[in-house]
Amino acid sequence: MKEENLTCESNPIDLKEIGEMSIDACKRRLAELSKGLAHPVRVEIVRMLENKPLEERCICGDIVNALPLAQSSVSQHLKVLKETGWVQGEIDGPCVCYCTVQGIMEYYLALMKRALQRE
Amino acid sequence: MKEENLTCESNPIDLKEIGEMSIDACKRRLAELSKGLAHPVRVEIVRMLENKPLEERCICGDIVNALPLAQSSVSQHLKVLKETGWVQGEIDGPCVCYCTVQGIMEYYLALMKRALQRE
DNA sequence: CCCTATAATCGTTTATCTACGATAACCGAT
DNA sequence: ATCGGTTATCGTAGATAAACGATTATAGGG
Repeated sequence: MKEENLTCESNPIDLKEIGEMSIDACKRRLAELSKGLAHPVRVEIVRMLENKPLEERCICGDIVNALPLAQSSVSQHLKVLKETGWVQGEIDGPCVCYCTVQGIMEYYLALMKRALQRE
Repeated sequence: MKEENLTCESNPIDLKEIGEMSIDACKRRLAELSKGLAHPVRVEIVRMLENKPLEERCICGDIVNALPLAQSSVSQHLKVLKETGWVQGEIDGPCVCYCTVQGIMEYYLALMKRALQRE
């Protein structure tokens, strides 16, 4: 009876870790996350996921259907978003439920502040 | 006597234009700007320029010297930053004075809000 | 156990990125 | 007109990205 523990609420990101990172690490992390957003399709995927209410699961198939790309291409973009840290996926039987990492927008903004801004 | 009109204060970006863009255009613009930041060296360049006081010109040569890359590689990165809209350069005799586009950080943040955020 | 549906991975092609050295363009000064 | 210093562009090589169809892996239902 695990049907109700595929939350998309696991692994919230820790904002505090930014303060403990070296500036250099900040710059690398910022570049990495930026690469995640560096394609319109990936922006659209993040948008879709951010606009889902938390309890409403977003199935991979729905994402594929919403986009004018082949399933394999969408899967590739999801992989990039996972690798760069924007998104996580949880397996639910034959499907995979994707959601954005909780707090990732705030994390990205905080990174920008620390890595770029006039001090 | 044009020596004092190479301000880096020209062409401040218009925040209002975001509201008038289609969502699709927002997503494309966000992806484009994100691509600008998608490399640690370019993050470092934007950081350098953002940390300069406005009246202090930042000469291309200084940027080259501050980085462990060949002059041509730095020039390439500067080109990407110009094309994606982060940076502008003004010619000053034999040198080029680079600076970030005024208000570009706020513009980027506003774009993210409009293109990504839960509405 | 097999069948179906779902999503990831493989293999390939084409395009873009990243870095470099070499060369070209430009300007100011001699 | 030429020379030096500065920056952009060219040409190239290797790596990475983006797209697709085909295949594989996995889980649930019959």
